[in-house]
Amino acid sequence: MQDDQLDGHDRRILKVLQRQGRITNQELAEQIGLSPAACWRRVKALEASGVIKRFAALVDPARVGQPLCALVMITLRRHSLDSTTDFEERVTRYPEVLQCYATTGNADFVLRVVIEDMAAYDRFLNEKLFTLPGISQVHSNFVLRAIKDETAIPMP
Amino acid sequence: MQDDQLDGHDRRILKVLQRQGRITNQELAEQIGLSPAACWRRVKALEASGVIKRFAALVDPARVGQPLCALVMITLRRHSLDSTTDFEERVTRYPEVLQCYATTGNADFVLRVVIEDMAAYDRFLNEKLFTLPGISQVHSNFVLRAIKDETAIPMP
DNA sequence: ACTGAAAGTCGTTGCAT
DNA sequence: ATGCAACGACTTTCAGT
Repeated sequence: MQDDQLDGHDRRILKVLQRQGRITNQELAEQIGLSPAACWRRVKALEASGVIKRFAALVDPARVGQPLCALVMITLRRHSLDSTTDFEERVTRYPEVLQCYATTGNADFVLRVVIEDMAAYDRFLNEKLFTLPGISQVHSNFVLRAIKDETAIPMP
Repeated sequence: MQDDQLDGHDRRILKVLQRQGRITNQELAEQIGLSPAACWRRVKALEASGVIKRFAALVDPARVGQPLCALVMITLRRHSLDSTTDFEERVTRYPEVLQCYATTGNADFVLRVVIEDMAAYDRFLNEKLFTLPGISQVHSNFVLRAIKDETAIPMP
């Protein structure tokens, strides 16, 4: 749904805001070469149209007691619409599941789970993931190290 | 490196700021039941200590012309320290690679790539990924749909 | 759609507790 | 580590181009 055209000003605004979400409107306006009022209206329009989904503080997981991260490949038993939507609804509610993608390839879904330690991951599997309907295979790959962890979409 | 203790106030601040990164300090202070000055000092301390890595605008990839997403599983040929660090340094510089993790399991690295279309992905593989030293296997799994895409770390 | 200025709100600091 | 108070800076709106 790429209805609205973004011009160079919008793209530069997004480029800056993706890295400095709390920059003042004045400073942003200066950097992109627009008056504060014009810049402010563009930012509001980008928010209202959903190009900017929201603003967020990015937190270091290890520093808040969640140093363990796993990529979980999941295959469903039969691909009925019911079990799939049920799976998706429940997975969405688990706060330790930060990302969940339906993918091509061997797995039906790939999850990124951020959690306290192995004991907590064991509980996550037994009490949450394994209770989901229609699960066939679960492969847990643990993250040894994050080489890169970025949220900024590249701007053309 | 979890040196500093976070109390309930800090955790509540982080909980709110992860969802509303641009909330005013006054409103935040109200929500967590602290004076604006005390709240402000805590936020600054969380930023300075690195618990908050940064603030960011979260942008919808499809709305800025990058609707394609792939999870790429990569195996290196020999696991010499040289080729590994070289691989990591170069992958970090590619803006279309948003995430790169070293993992346990079959793959050595898992990448999340956000890109314009298949032609651009083809170029990414040939001009960037395949030119990296020591690559043995590359498995591209395309994201059919994002069921969940969250940045907020769960707060205990 | 932009600029410039006006009015209102907020961030930020210093001081006292 | 907290609250209060004051100043300066910023956001936000509106009239005019």
